[in-house]
Amino acid sequence: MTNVMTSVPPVPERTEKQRLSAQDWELAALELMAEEGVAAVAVESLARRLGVTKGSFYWHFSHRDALIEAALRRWEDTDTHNLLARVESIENPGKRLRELFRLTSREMRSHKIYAALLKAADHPVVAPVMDRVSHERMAYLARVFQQAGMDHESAEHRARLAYSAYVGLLQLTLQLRSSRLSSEVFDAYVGHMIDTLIPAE
Amino acid sequence: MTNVMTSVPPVPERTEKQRLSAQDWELAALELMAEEGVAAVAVESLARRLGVTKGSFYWHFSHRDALIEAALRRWEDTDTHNLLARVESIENPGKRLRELFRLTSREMRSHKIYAALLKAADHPVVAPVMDRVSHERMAYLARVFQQAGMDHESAEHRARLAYSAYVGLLQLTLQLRSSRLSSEVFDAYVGHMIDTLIPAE
DNA sequence: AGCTGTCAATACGCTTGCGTATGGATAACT
DNA sequence: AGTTATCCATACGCAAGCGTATTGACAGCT
Repeated sequence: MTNVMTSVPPVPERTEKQRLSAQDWELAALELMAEEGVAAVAVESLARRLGVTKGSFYWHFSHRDALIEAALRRWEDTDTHNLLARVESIENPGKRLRELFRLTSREMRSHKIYAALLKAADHPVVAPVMDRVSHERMAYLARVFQQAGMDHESAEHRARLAYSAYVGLLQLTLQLRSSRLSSEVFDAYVGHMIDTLIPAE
Repeated sequence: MTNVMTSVPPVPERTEKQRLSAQDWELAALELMAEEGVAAVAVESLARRLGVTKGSFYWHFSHRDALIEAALRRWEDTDTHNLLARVESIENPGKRLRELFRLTSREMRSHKIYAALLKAADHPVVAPVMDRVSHERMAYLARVFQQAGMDHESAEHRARLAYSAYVGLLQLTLQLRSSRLSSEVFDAYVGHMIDTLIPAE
């Protein structure tokens, strides 16, 4: 068969204004969530943001929660795994933890979404996602702490403590406007945290 | 003067149904906030809860935010000082911190309100209260850490770390339903936290 | 007994947000 | 070129929530 159909993709011209896909809505929802929280993800305001009306939305999704759910699925799939993949190669558990902490203290984008979800953890669609993500992350931390030489129970507790410190710092810096630190102080704090929570080699 | 007026207070009979004062509204608002968050403090639903209509509310308060503000003022006045007063007598800084952590890990009531306020930290009335309270508490912690022998900078960092751990644990246990611990594990965790964050005597 | 101040009920208007119904427009296929 | 599938606009109904206006009920004082 001379398969002409699959030769050149249509190239939809992307002239700034095109019809939307479900994915466009999901990405826009995540963006809005990061900036203004889950509550701000309203179909009519989102539609305005995208230059359409809600007639469009209800073609792609049956109701608001379906959008939230799809957006969160997307976030959950890409987010955690991305981060962990970047430290997987480090053999020494202590070094891996240190690097993980340092990396985490940077890229704010993902954390804004996490913080927004935390605020909306009573939402029935959000709750299970947060449960899964938080537990996975703490379990991972616990494993590495154990690899770094701690006994099982201590590693579990230390993982919880470290993760609490992460969540707490997130709240303090993102929620409380006045608690924002200069980058020097912030780096020094991260250093202190690492020294306090990660066993010396 | 034979001061009859101040002799016996009227004793308003409190037969379950009485007219309401502003204070009644404030206490009810705090209660609702603790249970269902700041967003749930709506005048009409609160009124239903109190067995009146909003005609009553708008006599006592000019608008919703005035109630929030009054309720928070009440909370701020009583809350922090209550806790600190109970450990003030302990001379040894390390012991004082340990006792403070242990006490804090109990009385959930006040923490539910703190968590609810954290979720609503973008609210213009809530934000300054949270800023004040959080800073006061961290400053207090920093002072005590310094008294316990740490240098100024380390004490600041450690205070932030400890407070982050507090806030984070609050989120994990109150927001994430599945992260709730049995009381034995919880106590063990608090012990681990104390050992990790408070310098040995 | 009557007046006045205090607290509350009712009715209304306004806004935001969800979801439905229906018709119009455009791209894609045949 | 015509048909079909896709995507979107418009108009509507409904509920929750804020705030206003008006009237009513009752207590305390004179």
